[in-house]
Amino acid sequence: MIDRAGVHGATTRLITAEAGMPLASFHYAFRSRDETVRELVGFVVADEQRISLEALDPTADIRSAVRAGMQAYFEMLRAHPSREQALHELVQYSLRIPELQHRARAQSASYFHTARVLLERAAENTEVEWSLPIEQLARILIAVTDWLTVAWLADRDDEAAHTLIECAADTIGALAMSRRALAPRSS
Amino acid sequence: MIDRAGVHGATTRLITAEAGMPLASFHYAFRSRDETVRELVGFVVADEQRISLEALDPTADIRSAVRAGMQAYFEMLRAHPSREQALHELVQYSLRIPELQHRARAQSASYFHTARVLLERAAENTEVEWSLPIEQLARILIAVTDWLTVAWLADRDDEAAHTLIECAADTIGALAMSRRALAPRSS
DNA sequence: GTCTATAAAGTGATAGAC
DNA sequence: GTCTATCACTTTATAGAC
Repeated sequence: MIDRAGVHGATTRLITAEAGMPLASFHYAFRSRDETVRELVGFVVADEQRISLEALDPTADIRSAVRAGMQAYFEMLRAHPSREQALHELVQYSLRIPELQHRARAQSASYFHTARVLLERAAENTEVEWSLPIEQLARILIAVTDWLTVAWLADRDDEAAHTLIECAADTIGALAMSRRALAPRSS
Repeated sequence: MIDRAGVHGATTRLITAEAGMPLASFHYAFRSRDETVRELVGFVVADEQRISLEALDPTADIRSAVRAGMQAYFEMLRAHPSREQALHELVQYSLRIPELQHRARAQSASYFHTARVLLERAAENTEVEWSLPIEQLARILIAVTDWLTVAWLADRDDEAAHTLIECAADTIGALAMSRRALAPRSS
């Protein structure tokens, strides 16, 4: 709904019309439009976190793991572009509403957590260590993924998106060092 | 104006009231609100490009150049946070209006051009070559800068922002190779 | 519980006096 | 040219019949 009409285009009339309900049903089911949008922000942000974590693929080397994680995300983006666009709008909407600003922060923190977990698991499974603090790499990964979204929503250029994914995988992969060289496994 | 009230909060009444004008003056000066917002998108995006290019500091090594460029941008962001927030809103607004989508693409292209020029000039002045295509590095730089904006607007965490800048400078600096080692200057 | 009808408030835009 | 007053429309929300 919001994904098609946008946050400001999702009027009570449009919502109820689309649901085949009379207008008054909205205010029977919900207290007010504003409050409903506020609650929706929290719900969508929480759901986004769940989806991101399920996309983890910690089976291959670092470069492949990063690429696989980003490609899984990108496939989701291509499948539901308006959903991601709506999420960005909701986050931006939150920044304008003081009592919702913590939602926007939670969204950032959620991305950070996801990126960190992906990098940690990938490093565990492939016996490497990072040459920079993992928090820094997680921030880069988040940044690239977010920009991937923004840029692709603007130009819908699949090739540029894949190039960006390869580039991010290269860059992050280049910062992983084999752990064996540093501290061989006991046994 | 839009920076304080947002794209949808900038009503003709608010605009004219803030300017101390009667409501009708708006429609004497401008054809319509919609058209004015459309023109504003183009103006702000163009201005953003100008500011970004002026922030270039191609005097030091790659790492310092990237850091200086990003820090200059970050100072601008701290000085005019609502301006950047408004720009993001305008771009997002453009994505919803079919005849404005080229503005959003132009915005992406503008960032790309700026990042590319910064990296090219930095490489020229410091006698290095890139171990990855410069276009890829430019995309990473854009992504990190955009995320710097989004994240800082959400949490206003200066320290995290500086950490991200250092990280980006490290990462990109690590991908620059001295040109002397490859092809010593003639003479 | 469900819907029609309407209120109350806000919007962009204009007519028309000065 | 400038401004007051108002139109035409849209929005959220509710009163009140069924």
